[in-house]
Amino acid sequence: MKAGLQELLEDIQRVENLETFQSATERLRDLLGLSHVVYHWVNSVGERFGAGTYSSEWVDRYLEKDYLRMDPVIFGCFQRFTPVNWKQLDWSSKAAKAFLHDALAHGVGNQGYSIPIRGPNGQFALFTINDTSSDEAWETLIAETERDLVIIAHEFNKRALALDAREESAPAPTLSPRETAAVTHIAKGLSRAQAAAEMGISEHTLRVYIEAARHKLGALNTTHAVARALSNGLIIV
Amino acid sequence: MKAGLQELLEDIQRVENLETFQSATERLRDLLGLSHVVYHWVNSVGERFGAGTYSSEWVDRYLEKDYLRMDPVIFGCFQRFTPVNWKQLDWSSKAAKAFLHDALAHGVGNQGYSIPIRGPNGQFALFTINDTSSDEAWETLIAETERDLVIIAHEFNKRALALDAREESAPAPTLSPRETAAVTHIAKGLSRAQAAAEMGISEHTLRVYIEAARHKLGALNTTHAVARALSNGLIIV
DNA sequence: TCGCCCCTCGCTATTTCTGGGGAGGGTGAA
DNA sequence: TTCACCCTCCCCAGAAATAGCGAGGGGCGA
Repeated sequence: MKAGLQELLEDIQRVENLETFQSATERLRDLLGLSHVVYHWVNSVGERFGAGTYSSEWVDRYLEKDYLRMDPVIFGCFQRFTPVNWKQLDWSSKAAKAFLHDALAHGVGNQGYSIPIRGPNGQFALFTINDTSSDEAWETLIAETERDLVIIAHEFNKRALALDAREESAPAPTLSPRETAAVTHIAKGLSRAQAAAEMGISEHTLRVYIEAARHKLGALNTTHAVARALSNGLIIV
Repeated sequence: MKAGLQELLEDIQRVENLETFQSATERLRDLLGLSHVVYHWVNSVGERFGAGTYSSEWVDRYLEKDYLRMDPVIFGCFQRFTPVNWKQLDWSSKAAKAFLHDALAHGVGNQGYSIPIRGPNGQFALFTINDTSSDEAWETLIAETERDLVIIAHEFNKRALALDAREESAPAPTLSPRETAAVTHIAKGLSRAQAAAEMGISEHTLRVYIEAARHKLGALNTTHAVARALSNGLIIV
């Protein structure tokens, strides 16, 4: 592992806000000798955050032009699990070519490598490094640092999730065993009567469980309760 | 990185089926000198697979007793992103204690470390190492191999996803934008009427979307459709 | 052009769920 | 022991979802 990296990884776990996140990306960029390092994520509530070394002009332009919807990096990474070299992506569409041209004009390097990461509840993040170099030099660099990058990306995401969790401050309700079973059966598509039969209890009793679960979860109706239970990992279908 | 590990990682990418997956876990177990190594995953269609070194008696018993629903390891990992030491988990419930007792009686070691991994479309996997040892020895081992384990887990998952993608005759249902929006609103607890109002369409139209989504997802009712859409990562509440 | 899928709207009858209200006994922790 | 929570069962009326039928216009790729 590269010198100084270990220390940076530990500092990442002490990050408290977007500004310090940003300075971590800057340190990493300098450490690896790259043009850019960017960490960008969408939390479970759908809010987007970004910390990185792109110029503010480029970030503004990206948002203004809604490039998020045509960026092949986003597109490609959302569908896969493994890290991706930008050269592997599909840049054939007209929109993609225009986007690339604009990106290069705003200081983005021609080479990139992005690592998609997924957390609970649909959390999604992208860790990207970017530079200007030849294909050969880039591939050598990637081969050398690939594994470190995966570790770094994970450290970033771990911290981002921790910060998210702290803000949400949801007390995370727990369901009783019978409530869990009842909600699970309903989530599997059984009707109340079927679920009750499955559990060997009366439909009335089953209803009490579902109602109790609904109240605990703060759900508006049964379907909502199932959705929340699933999102919170309280049940597994 | 431990000697022989590099070679094993490369071999993982040549795995072709469950049997060779299994032998990879056995090699890893021997390499690290552990009691067990298990890789278990749920693909985007909800099918479960497992490859590991647990005795077949234990695997059978696990399935028979439906331990999946009370296993604190599954529960804990489903709710988090970062690797977890089994000792950190909540073993206080009665069911958890009974499960632990049974597990120990079937050759499962007292120490465990599990890495949750999430892929596209709600894919979820768990990479676990297990051994019998003291808390101190275990923590030392984890500290030493933590990063290698993350890499290994990723290599396993990369291959599992590749194999899934190849086999998957199930065309992985996709929802149209309006269907997605409709299902999302229902998942948030809105009634049909409210969801329709939110989308600015008639309730009848909304119903058509929900029905279409239900059929695509092979769901028995609306709640089931919501559960499947969530599990497959098609919607985010 | 044809076919497929998407988007939009309508009707009816039946089944199911929802939201209140009760009651009693069991268990585990403070 | 008390208190809180869990498990079980019951009634009812109104609201909502379901299953089935129908219609038409638009877009996109073969």
